[in-house]
This record gives sequence, structure tokens and C-alpha cells, in this order.
Amino acid sequence: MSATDTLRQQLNAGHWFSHLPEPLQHDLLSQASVRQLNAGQPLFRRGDPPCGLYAVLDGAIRVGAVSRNGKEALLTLVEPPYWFGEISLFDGQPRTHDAYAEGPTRLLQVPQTALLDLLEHQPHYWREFALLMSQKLRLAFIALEEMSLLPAAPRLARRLLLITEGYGETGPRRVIHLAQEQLALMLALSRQTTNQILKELEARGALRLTYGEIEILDLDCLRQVAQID
Amino acid sequence: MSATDTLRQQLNAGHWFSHLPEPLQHDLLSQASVRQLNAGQPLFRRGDPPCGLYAVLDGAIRVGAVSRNGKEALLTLVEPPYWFGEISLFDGQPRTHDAYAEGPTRLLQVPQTALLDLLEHQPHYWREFALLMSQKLRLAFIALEEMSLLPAAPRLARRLLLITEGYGETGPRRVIHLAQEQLALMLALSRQTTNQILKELEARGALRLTYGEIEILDLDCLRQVAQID
DNA sequence: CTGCCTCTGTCAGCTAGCCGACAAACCCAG
DNA sequence: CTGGGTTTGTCGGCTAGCTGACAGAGGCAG
Repeated sequence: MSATDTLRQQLNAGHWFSHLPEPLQHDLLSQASVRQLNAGQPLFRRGDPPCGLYAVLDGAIRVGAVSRNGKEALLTLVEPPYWFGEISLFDGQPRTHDAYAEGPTRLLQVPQTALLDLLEHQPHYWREFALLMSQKLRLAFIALEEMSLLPAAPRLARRLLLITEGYGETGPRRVIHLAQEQLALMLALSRQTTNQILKELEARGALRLTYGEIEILDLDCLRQVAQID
Repeated sequence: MSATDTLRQQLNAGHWFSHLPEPLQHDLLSQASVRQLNAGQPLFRRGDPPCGLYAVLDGAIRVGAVSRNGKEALLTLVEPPYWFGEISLFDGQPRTHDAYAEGPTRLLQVPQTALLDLLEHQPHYWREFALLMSQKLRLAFIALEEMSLLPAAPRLARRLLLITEGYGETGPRRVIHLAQEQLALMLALSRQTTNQILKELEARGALRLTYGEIEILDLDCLRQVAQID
């Protein structure tokens, strides 16, 4: 099997890519190059000019921002085989977030110019890329709403459900590899509060906590907490 | 001057529409119809099927959602000449929010089918509509981040700045017609806290409060509070 | 095996912002 | 100009979640 075939197989695990028209899949792969990042290495920062579209192949990318008083907000942890970086493709404006590697990470990059060339000749593909944006906009709206309407516990439960389902992109994952601190940053909670809620969920049998990992045991229990507690 | 010319003039006050290619402006207007809503009348609800793209001509549309325990989150108040409703155009999925008229409201509606027909023949226009989405995604990201990183006062100040600048779509407005309760719902603050912060800003001379209105007096003062307080 | 670093678990304060309550001001329809 | 609905202004008490601190446990490099 060729290297490209391996890539394609890996990427097909994600809904977005696997539902693209075959010619577009081919074009994307033929323009893409693989990049390797070391742990903690930055990919881009807020304010950087557009540099293209990315897919995570191995490892993970932290997408977030740091306020000037040092507090960090983690928007999300992008895991294989999720695509990201499309906003700047559309409006040509600078990056909205910092992105850096969480652990050693392998990425696929499709450069901005190659994409724009492709779209010049195949303008109907704009819609496919916009689909990526619509997914994220829906997720952002949900997050925004939960932030104002829900207390900590159900919010955390919902996020865990989203993560196990790969944010709707992939099949379910039972084990989430994620430090509690990271989860806290995503939910705008303190590490301590996060730990307390997780412990409570563990006591209820919804999940099991181990070092650097959360294992989901009982989806229904989690859903119950996620509704209105 | 014809009715269509009046419309066009009104819509050209917004950046998005005024920067569209002239033929697209024409097509949009020729497919559009004007709708009148009474105060409080719903336009669509969360979960409704796609029904097209809208522009506010007069009045305003409340976009938000109500949780099952009755708490309300107001995402935004859409004012002339802002366009909205484009997510469902791209993914064909149900509406993400409830939308209803705040006071008597005049809308322009371009039906979903007409848009899809148009885009069938002019696929490069997909990008123009995606631009609307990218604006909203950027705003949503900013809101999410501020929610987790900033305390109440600077968050409120920033929102006021955004509103006076028409969220980047129009020129500045000195007087904001908005009840404090609405503002509170947008910021996920209580009405009382919102009032307290506004009073403080008034004492500093940043603004003046009257019944149902906020008049911005000193942008620099507001910016200062908006940074890190 | 050892030492160091990261991550988890758990305290005991503390405080920002919530909630309920109520009075005053404003607006508008009859 | 009157009366009822809406919006603003302001209290005081309450509590969810933050902060800081520290001990223990797991992982890993040498």
C-alpha cells in the first residue's frame, strides 16, 4: 500500500473528509505535505497570516489563547483525524488562536495558495470547506449557550460526551487521554472544581479516573448528569 | 426612486452586502421578499428546517435560546442591516436558535431554494456566503474566550464597544437602544450586576443611562475598562 | 533504583456575582 | 391624568466556584 493510500485510509475515519467528492480528496492529498512537530512546538499564533488548512494525523494540537494576565483558555484539543484552520482560508484574515503541539504530532498541511488555486478552478468546492466552518460554528454556539445556562457539573458531563463522540466527526472512544487540568481550561473551570466533579462522577460509576486518562463507563449515567442536574 | 433601489441603499450600509459583486446583489434582491413581523412574533425556532437567509431592515431580531428550566440566553440582537440564518444554508441542518421579533420588525427573506438554485449556477458565490459565517465564527470565538478569561466589567465594556461598532458591519452608533436586562442576558450576567457595572461606567463618564437606552460618551474610557481592569 | 517532574486528590478560606425583594422612575393606553 | 406594565436602582444574604497550599501517586530518564 502506498503512503498516500495509508493517509487516505487514516483520514477517511473522519466524516468530513470521507464524505468529500473523490476528486477533491485526491486534489487535497496531492497538494498536501506531512509535517512533524515536537512536543510544545507552535504551529501558528494568533495574528499570524493564513498558512493553509491542516489535518491532525497523530498526536494532538492545542488550540487556545492566553490573556495578558497569564490566564489560559483552551478552546479545544484537536485530535486525529480532525481538520482545522479554515477560517483564514475564507476571509484571508489573521489566525484567531494559538495552535501548538500537545506531545509529538504529525500533521497534514495543504498550503493556502494551493487551496485558492484549486478553488479558482472548482468553485463549488467552497461549499465543502464551508461545511467545516458550519460544524465549528454550531459547536461554538452550543458551548456559548451551555456556558451561560448550565452549572459546572452538567457542562463537564456534556463536554465529556462530546469528546467521546469525537465532536461528531468520528466514532465513539471509550478512553479519553486528557489531563484534568486541560479539561478544566476548556470548560473555564478551576482544576480543583473539575477534579471534584470527576470524582463525583466516578463515585456514581459513570467513569474511571487514571493517571492522565478518563475512561467512560456509563454513557447513560453521564447523559443523566448532562441534562439538568 | 424604485422600491428596490431604496432597499439596496438601506442594505449597502452593511459591509457584507455592499462588498458583494454587483450581479449577486441584484440576484439576491430579485429573489427576496419583504416580511413584516409584529412585536414578539417568532420567525423560526431551534430545530426548524432551513427556510433561507434573512436581512433585518427595521426593528430587530432576538436570537437566543431558552433552557428547559426557563433560563434564557440571548446570543445577540440582530439590527439593520445585518444578515443572518446562513448556517442552515450550508449544511441543511435545523436552526440552532430561536429567532423572534423585538418590536415590530421588517425583514428581507431570500428563500433557501432560490439560494440553492442561484448557487448551482454560480458556485463561486458560496464563498461570499461563507464570509458571513466566518464573521460569526470569529465573534463567537471572541465571546467564548472573554467568557472564560475576563471578569464581568471588562466583558460588558467590550460588548458595548462591539455593539456601537455594529459588530464590525456598520459605522459607529452613539446611542444603543437596549434594555439592561437584554444586555445582561447576552453577557450571562444577572440584571443587577449589569446595572451596577453600568452605573459605575456612568460615574466615570463613559456613558449615560436613560430609560431603555445607553448613550456612549467616552470611547477611550470604555476601552480602558475593556482591557484589563 | 533513584530522583525529578507531572498529575491527582483534598483541604480551608474567600469572593464575585447570584437571588429575592422592593421602591422609584418611566412610558403609554384609555 | 390615571393606572398598570415595564424598566431602573439598590439592598443584604447566600453560594458556587476560585485560590493557595500541600501531600501523595504515577511515570520516566539516567
